[in-house]
Amino acid sequence: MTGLRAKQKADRNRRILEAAASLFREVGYDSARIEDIAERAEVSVGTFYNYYENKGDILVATVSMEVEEVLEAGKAIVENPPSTTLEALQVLIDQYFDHSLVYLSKEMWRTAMATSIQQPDSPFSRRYTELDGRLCDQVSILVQKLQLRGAVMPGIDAVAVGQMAFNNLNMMFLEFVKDEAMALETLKERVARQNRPLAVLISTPRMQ
Amino acid sequence: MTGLRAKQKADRNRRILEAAASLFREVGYDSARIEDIAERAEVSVGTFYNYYENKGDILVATVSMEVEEVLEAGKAIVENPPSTTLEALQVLIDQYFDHSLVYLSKEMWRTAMATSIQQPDSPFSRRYTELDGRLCDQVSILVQKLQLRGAVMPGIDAVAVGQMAFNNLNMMFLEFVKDEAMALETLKERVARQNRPLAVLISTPRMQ
DNA sequence: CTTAAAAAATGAACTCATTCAATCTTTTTC
DNA sequence: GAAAAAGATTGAATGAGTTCATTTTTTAAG
Repeated sequence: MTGLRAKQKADRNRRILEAAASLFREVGYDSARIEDIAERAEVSVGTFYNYYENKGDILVATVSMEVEEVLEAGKAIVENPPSTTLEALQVLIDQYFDHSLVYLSKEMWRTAMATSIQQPDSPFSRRYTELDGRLCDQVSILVQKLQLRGAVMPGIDAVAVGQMAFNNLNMMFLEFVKDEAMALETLKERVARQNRPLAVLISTPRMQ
Repeated sequence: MTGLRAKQKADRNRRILEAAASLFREVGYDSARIEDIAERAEVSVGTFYNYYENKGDILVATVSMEVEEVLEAGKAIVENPPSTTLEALQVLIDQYFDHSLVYLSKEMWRTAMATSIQQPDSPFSRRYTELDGRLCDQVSILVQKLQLRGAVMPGIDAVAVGQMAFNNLNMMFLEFVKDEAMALETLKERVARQNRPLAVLISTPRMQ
């Protein structure tokens, strides 16, 4: 009842997560050994595995924290978006992209995405997938908002359009992290080009 | 000059690829050990690594063969597509999806996709990425063809539209293989819904 | 306070993927 | 056709992730 056990658990969990995140940042994912993470967190290797199913899992956990921040920042844009469809979409998406490399390297993104695909049933992969779904919803909600405002034509399936725009940007982001040489600006330009036809076509003519 | 060495090399390569593909199908990717693959192919473990960089690599190789078949089948559709935009897109995409699970399980797709993300510089990952690009091009070419025929409005950026449609279907396929419970029909229906707004909007009014 | 039961932590042992120095085979040279 | 060079094969050794029987710590019961 005292909760000593619960407190220790939360504390260990925090230490492990912080140890892993810092090590990943310092030496990269591959070179960070479980033994090292455990040592820095002051727990045993076995204990690490009581908290995380495997090495990929803890990376997905750190990436998930990052995605949550992006979601939060996106809220502000969706609440008060620019008036034209193209600009609104672009501002939201560019914000996603800008956030992406602040704390995480391309290598970390690659490993996290690969892990969440390979083990879709581990708890943190589920969480990552869920966050992806919330990002997708955010884009759909933006389109719906623009529709209510009259910037997007009535009768358009805003959810379908939002999903397509999100899936496109997500796939482009995947290509971006796969290509170590690609610049953030290139990614943004390409996605902007892809969004233009859709944005123009769904917009009410006079606001185009 | 005799080419004995080249012949032996090709033969060993074929044996390794067949051994791996059959083992993956029989026991799944994770349970198929390199040692087992090597034994079935009648080579040593070391030789396996002379032909493939790592375990993921050979899976991506088997998947690549599959994608090439899909590409080939897609050609026929692009050469002589249905007349309406929506139908043409849907026929091509459904064909991609129908082919996908003939030889490969969802687990194999997951691992292949994860590997191609995690090690984008290995030769077979490059090849997988390149095939993905060709699939993307195929969709774009279909849209261009429809535009030439007059089914798609002139002035539309056909390449951008094709890329967006492809990235969307690719991401949806990824969600599909991540969810062991999702049926192929569900995938098709969802993508069809997503494609509708885009297809309708880019179509010339009277052909809609 | 003592004891029993439950929960967690531990690290040595285990499993594989991967490497590499030694060996063998094929090709080229003279 | 013998010898040297080049190209491939081999499998034992390596190393990192993961497991699990044992031990320790915490909680609950009497």
